[in-house]
Amino acid sequence: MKRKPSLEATAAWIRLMRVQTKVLDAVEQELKKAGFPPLAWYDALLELSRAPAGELRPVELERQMLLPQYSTSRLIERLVDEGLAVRRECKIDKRGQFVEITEAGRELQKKMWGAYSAAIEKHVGSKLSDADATKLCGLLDRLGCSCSEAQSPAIGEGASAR
Amino acid sequence: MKRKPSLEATAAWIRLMRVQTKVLDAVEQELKKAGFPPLAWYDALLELSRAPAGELRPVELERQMLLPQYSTSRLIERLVDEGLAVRRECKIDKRGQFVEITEAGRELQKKMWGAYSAAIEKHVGSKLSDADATKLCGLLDRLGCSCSEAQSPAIGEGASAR
DNA sequence: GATGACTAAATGCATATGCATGTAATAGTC
DNA sequence: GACTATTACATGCATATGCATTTAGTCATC
Repeated sequence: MKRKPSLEATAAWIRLMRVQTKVLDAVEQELKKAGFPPLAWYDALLELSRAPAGELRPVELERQMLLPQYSTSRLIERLVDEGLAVRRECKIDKRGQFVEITEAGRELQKKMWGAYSAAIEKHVGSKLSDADATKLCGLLDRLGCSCSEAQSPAIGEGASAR
Repeated sequence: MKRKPSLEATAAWIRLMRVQTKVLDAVEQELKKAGFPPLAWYDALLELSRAPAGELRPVELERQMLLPQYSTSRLIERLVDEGLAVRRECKIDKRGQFVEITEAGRELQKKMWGAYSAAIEKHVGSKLSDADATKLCGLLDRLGCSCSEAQSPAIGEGASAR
């Protein structure tokens, strides 16, 4: 009788948890040391900056970032408090609003990308050939039902979720 | 001029973050729905149950679990509050202590493994052949500088970190 | 155009986390 | 054996998170 989660599957699970934690912590630490806010802010700013008029409904941001509703609400609150985004009235739907990235927000996003990309290179890029990175993507996608969304950042910026 | 973190590396980074979050959330949710405490409790109980006399110094547990010191301290506090572990005096080093798993702790760990292993199978095992799981392990280990520690759980129980 | 079901966003409250520091014991040094 | 540095663990306090609920607006149906 076969073991149910095979030893191989269990080992993969453990690695996935441990390695992600380790790499994420390392990257977050580098951003923090460089005096930047958490990665989640970057992700939100990136999503906003990519959006049509630099603005998005909170509910859309929520879906993009895979965050709970209240979490998105508070993230936006912080961005607005820091002048990185502004709330705009939503005429189509009075329940809602638009959140628009400010110039300061765009600048911060670009500056963060410098530190962020260096961290990705250090902790991922430098440890894997492009071919292996692609293999890893393929295997991970099988687990995640694809985090697809037609990824093709023109100038190249990453996202992260969480 | 080559892009620094290659698109492949960036894509791998994104997948790693997203897929891990998704899978971990799914597994944690299943444990919670089954009325069990968080995964971190399982990990701690497993480490304790595997240790020589079912006991470990907090500082050892901390290293095993890759958790910050204060986090370990509070985790132990909760386990003790729930009667899953007890604190024992450490005669060798009066600053320290030993934490020993109780019978209730061992039972909970075993019961949790039922739900936990099913979740691993559902979210990882069933989506990957053993060969692919092994490939994934190999690639992840390259990023994590191996989460080695001679993993070979006799009866098969997973760990997780975080 | 009133009613009930549903969606968008915010928030009160309990718990968890991170950081810095505190306390106590050990180890090394002169 | 006093003095300093270091290690083990706990904890006060500020901030963050999760959950459930609230408020307000939309939509479908009658």
